Amino acid sequence: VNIHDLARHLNVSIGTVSRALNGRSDVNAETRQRVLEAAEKLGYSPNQSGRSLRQGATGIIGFMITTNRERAAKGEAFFMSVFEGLQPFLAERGLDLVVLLCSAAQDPFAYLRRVVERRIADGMIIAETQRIDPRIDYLITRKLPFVAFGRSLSGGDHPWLDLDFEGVAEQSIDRLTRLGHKRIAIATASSEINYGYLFVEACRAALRRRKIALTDELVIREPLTEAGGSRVGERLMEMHDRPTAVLLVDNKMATGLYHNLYESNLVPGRDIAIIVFDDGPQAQYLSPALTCFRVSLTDLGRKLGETLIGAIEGTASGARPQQTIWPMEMAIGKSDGFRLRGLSDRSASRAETHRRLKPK
Amino acid sequence: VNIHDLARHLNVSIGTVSRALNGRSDVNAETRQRVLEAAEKLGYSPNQSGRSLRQGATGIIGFMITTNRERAAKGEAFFMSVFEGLQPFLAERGLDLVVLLCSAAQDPFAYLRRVVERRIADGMIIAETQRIDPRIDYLITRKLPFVAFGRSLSGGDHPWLDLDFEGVAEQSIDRLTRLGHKRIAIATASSEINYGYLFVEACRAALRRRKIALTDELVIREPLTEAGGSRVGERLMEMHDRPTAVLLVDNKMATGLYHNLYESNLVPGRDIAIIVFDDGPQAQYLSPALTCFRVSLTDLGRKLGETLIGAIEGTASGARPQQTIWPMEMAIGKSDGFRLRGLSDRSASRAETHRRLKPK
DNA sequence: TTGTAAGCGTTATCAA
DNA sequence: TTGATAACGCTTACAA
Repeated sequence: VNIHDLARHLNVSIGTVSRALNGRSDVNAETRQRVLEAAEKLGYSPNQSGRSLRQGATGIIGFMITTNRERAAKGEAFFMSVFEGLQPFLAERGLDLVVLLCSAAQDPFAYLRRVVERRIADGMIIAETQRIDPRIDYLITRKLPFVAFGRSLSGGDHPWLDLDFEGVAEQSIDRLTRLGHKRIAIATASSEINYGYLFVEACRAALRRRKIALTDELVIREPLTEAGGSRVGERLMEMHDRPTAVLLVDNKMATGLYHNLYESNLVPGRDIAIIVFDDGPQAQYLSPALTCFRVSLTDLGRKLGETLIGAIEGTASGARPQQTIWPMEMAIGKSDGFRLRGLSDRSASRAETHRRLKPK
Repeated sequence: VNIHDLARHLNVSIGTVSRALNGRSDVNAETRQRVLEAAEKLGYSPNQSGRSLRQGATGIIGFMITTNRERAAKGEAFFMSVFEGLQPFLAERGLDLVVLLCSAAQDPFAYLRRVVERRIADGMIIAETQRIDPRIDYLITRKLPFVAFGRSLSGGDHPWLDLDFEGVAEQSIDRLTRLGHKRIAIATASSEINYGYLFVEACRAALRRRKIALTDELVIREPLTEAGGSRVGERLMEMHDRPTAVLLVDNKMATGLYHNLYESNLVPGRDIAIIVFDDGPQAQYLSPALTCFRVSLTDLGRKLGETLIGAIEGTASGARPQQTIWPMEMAIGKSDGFRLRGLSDRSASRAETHRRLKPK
């Protein structure tokens, strides 16, 4: 049932039907009522393709993420929370959110290009930005409004939103150095995902401010997965002068690291301090609970929406694109809260904690 | 740049351009070459709205999931893995996969109806099927090809794919009863999601075959989250005759349950046997490792695609819809492998663990 | 092998 | 306040 059927059924023209349904003012109140009722009764609903063709816009916002576990920054739980904030925000503005998944086997750039060329979406949000990300330059030249979730060396004056790596690094390093730690390892992504670099650099800067050098040996690159975290544990064990603290860029790593430490009869939060960049559903259920950084992902999703709307409207008005650093709040757990003193104290506390745990 | 621009640039008609680009045979090889090159040079790519309008099909497959954490079927990367198998399969057939997210605040039925009425997708996959799911009846009456991921009481002769709850229940109960367990609790979803019911009923049947009754007390309904798992632990502690084993329908619950048990000085796999229905990224990193059921989610995703293609083609040919039970394979960990012996042994061990109950 | 033109379902312009 | 009609960009039947 299309608009012609409905118009014929009502003995009015398709123009009137269209106007009535789109809430235009120049239509008789009674006529509108009749149209609305008939549309409901016949189950009429405008065809999106016809509408998009005529209006030159689809009303769709695409959110591109990759399903690649190895490289993927976040699991679906993370994005679900972001969408939970983003989707209602867009819906209020008559925009539909669709998630566009690029599988591991595909080239993300080719995937995006296809989406853009077919004009499937009026705006895009891209996640998992790479250090050099051709998608950004492409979107700029194509003049398609977009927001990059994550900074990048590509582009420049485009809209983006990113987490506060500098703030997190500063707070983490501050806390650890106050507790006496000097030898601090950083576990980051093995892929080219940009925030892996950002976080390491932010930590390096925070350490330098305290006259501590971050040597290459202390930067551990592994996949952001449980398995990667386990490898981090192995690599810590291999070091001749084992770090007393480690910062993880992803919470999933913590699960693997904890496992590996317990296997080696080390207790997180006693024998080695652990702070994690991001929160995760299991963070508070690990023993000891993780010290990590919290963020309201639904608020963040909403902000992504606001930034995109700004980009869409700004394309006309020429306003400056929004570039936002999203703050994160430290949630103190038990994975890092011990003070390094002398070696004697440390081995004593180690002996004590060995009583419990690890049935295996 | 549209097809007219390209045709004018080449001094051919738009019909010829269209034919050349769509690989029709009735076009001169040399002309085709020129068209292809010019399209590349001018960056022409057909507009999807125009194409969809003309062809009456969008080439889009929608996968509807809800962002509701409470009900959300799976953890971290469950759907991502499914998409990883599904997306390339559809891409081979020229179909694009888009994920349609229904937020917790929206009515899933209204959301789906909007998508269907606007003819955004040529086919749908719906997840998180409810016991009574109006979406299924709606899709049937609308004659839109679809696959339900999860059985339902609604519909009937429609295509679906579901996990093998009966097989998992049978294997789990078989294993636990062989180890001497008789008092076995089942922790399932607190929501109306269908598989919560299916799993409980399958367990009930498996127990009945062994002359064991599943009383209401032993069926624990909690959210399928870490927090829900923790609540399961609390409720187990409250029981006067505590079960010696528990089956969890979701792996995220295990994290919370482990946490809670350790808080109560109980050790999973020693004081209480735990088997989990599904696998999760952290399953093998919990201590002790979870006994759970594995499944290739990418293969499952591919099968969803095959079922949908069957539905799309079958609409014409009238073939019977595919209904598949997807087998799962037990991965034996250390969370369940202890043998209950005599009552004396059992009460001895119980007395030992009863020393400290429920701190909090 | 190519060009012409109809029509997919809308919305928007303009005249009535 | 309404109706007629012209696009929007594409594919395809039919004519050349």
